[in-house]
Amino acid sequence: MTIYDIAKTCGVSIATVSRVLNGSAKVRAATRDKVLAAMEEQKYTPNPFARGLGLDSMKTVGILCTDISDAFFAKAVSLVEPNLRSRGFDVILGCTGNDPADKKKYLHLFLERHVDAIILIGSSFGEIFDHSHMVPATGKVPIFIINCNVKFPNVYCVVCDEAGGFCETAQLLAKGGYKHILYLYDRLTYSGKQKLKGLHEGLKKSKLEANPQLEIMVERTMSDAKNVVDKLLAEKKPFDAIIASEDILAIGAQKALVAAGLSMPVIGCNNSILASCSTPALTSLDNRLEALCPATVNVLLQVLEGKGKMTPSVTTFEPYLCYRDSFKKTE
Amino acid sequence: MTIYDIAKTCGVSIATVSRVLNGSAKVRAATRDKVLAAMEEQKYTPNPFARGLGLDSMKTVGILCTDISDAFFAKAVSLVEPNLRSRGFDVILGCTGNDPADKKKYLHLFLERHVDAIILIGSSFGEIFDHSHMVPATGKVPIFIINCNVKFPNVYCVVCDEAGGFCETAQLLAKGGYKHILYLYDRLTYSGKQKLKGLHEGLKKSKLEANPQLEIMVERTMSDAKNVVDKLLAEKKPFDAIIASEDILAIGAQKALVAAGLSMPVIGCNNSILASCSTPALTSLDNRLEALCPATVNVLLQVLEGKGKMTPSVTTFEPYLCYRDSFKKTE
DNA sequence: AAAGAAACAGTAAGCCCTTACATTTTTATG
DNA sequence: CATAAAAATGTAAGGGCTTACTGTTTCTTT
Repeated sequence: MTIYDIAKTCGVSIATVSRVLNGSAKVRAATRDKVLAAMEEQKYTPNPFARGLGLDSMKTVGILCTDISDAFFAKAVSLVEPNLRSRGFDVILGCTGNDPADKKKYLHLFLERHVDAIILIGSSFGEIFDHSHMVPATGKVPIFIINCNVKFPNVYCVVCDEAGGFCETAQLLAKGGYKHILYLYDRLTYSGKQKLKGLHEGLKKSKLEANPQLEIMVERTMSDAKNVVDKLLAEKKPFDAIIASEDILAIGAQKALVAAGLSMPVIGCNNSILASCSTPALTSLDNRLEALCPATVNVLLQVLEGKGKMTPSVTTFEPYLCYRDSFKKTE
Repeated sequence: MTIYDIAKTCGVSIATVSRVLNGSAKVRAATRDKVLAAMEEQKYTPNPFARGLGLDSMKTVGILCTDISDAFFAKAVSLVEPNLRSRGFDVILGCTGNDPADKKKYLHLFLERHVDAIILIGSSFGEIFDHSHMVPATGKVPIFIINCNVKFPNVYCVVCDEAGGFCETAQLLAKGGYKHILYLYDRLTYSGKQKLKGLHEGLKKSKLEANPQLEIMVERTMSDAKNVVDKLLAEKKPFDAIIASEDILAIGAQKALVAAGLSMPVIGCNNSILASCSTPALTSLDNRLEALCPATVNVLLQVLEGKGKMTPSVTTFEPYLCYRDSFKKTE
């Protein structure tokens, strides 16, 4: 079942069939209909490999994340995949884990596969660009990063102003009378740095001092966050509110508080499904994946359309605090 | 940068280069090394499209799930993707949503793309096979289903004995003196039916009557589960324990109980990350994705290896109850 | 109705690789 | 060493599609 069969049954040449397949040139309406009908009837579908050979594109985009079982990445992928699919693109997924070498390896695999574009989810992929030798000859394939801001040729970024969000959140807490904010974070990626910067800014604006003893790096697991807070409580370290760079860390902190019979404002970040599941329901800074993801797809389509004529860009969205029980709106 | 370039710099024919590329035939060690070195040096990678054209395979497997933002599917994908990747396969992901027509469409897309195999995650894909006209000419491409049991040519199933798990769980509750078990479930897919069957069996073995009024179908959301339980409580429907077909439903139920100041055993299913996040931490029936997923990949590799010589099979694992605070182990 | 322009359709040359078959080189055997 | 057998390599024919270029219709225009 090839283009030749269709051509034969229609009494036209394969070039004509190819043209109606691609809409690449004018074909008389009557001819086109005849061809289309034949395709329909014979259930013809073009061989993607042959197509790819000719066009050097198979309408595929590669998506990379560190761990799809993490709610943040899963949500992002769930927002991107159907969107791209509806535009006729297939999505190849890669879960790299945290090793930069693996990230590089996956990137190479995607390039070898001649994907049309690559989407990186999460700011940990920013690392790849820190050392340019890590980045393969990426000239041909545009790269789109969700939630990270790097300057690199042919790289397009879509981010959320997390610094601003953390700044405001800190001020909110300060306004509520909380002066000793415990900050739990997992990694100092681009995003991580932004959050910390925002926090400091917020404290400063509220005439509070940042306390390095209350800025603690933990593993991105509930249990580690809980253990750390358990220990702080045991040590009677004084803090009266908690912010975390991730919902899962905030939830761990909550567990520690509950276990200790304590209660204080806890605010997470990412507003993942975990936030609403936890008890008390977690107030969380929403980094607008619902906006970032479609925006990324739009930029991607434009770039692919314009065949790289676009200049690298950064698109920014504003986060918002999604209030739940763990920190109620005051007004 | 093609096979011709390598051939030329090595003074051999493209056939030889191709052979070392594929290990498909004997090549003198010296020649092979020379070719390999040239490839290395010139950073040659074969064009996957041309390769696909010749071999009709691009080492790709398609994975379908209804919603990757759901913890269950996300976990499954996170267990399958790196495994397949390490075997040299790329993974194309499809999130179909619940519409059977969309599932069929995705299946067709995968087939058009000539994937080497297709993995379906979750028993809702069993529906596709209910009406054989839904299933495309699937002769060539083997299909693997995680967590669903259907009999169909060229379909291989890897499942968890959820009926058994629910049976034992019901008996456990009965033994604990709980006689009115509320069962929340989302859909009566294959898996859903197994769970219900197991529940009934467990009740019967415990000399308890199943009560249809306490078997309630809800949406697969926390809020709907909560609302339903809220209403039941308001109506004073008598029940003294809760089992849910999904962690997220169990968590919704817990929320309702907490809100009403009540406490009773709550048991979820899937043992997703949500279970440990919820407060009280949710006891959950673990359906062994950690075992199912690697097993699926193994069967897949065998089938692809044997080029379809394997007969359709069902691989079964036993679930276990992961105890947490919402229902403590009694002994 | 003739001639030139514009629209459409066909021919054939790739795209890069795999592999059956033919040829040459190497090894083994008497 | 000659020669048959085995091993290594080369030749060339696809695999199914796109597209530049050429050839053929059809439509305008006067």
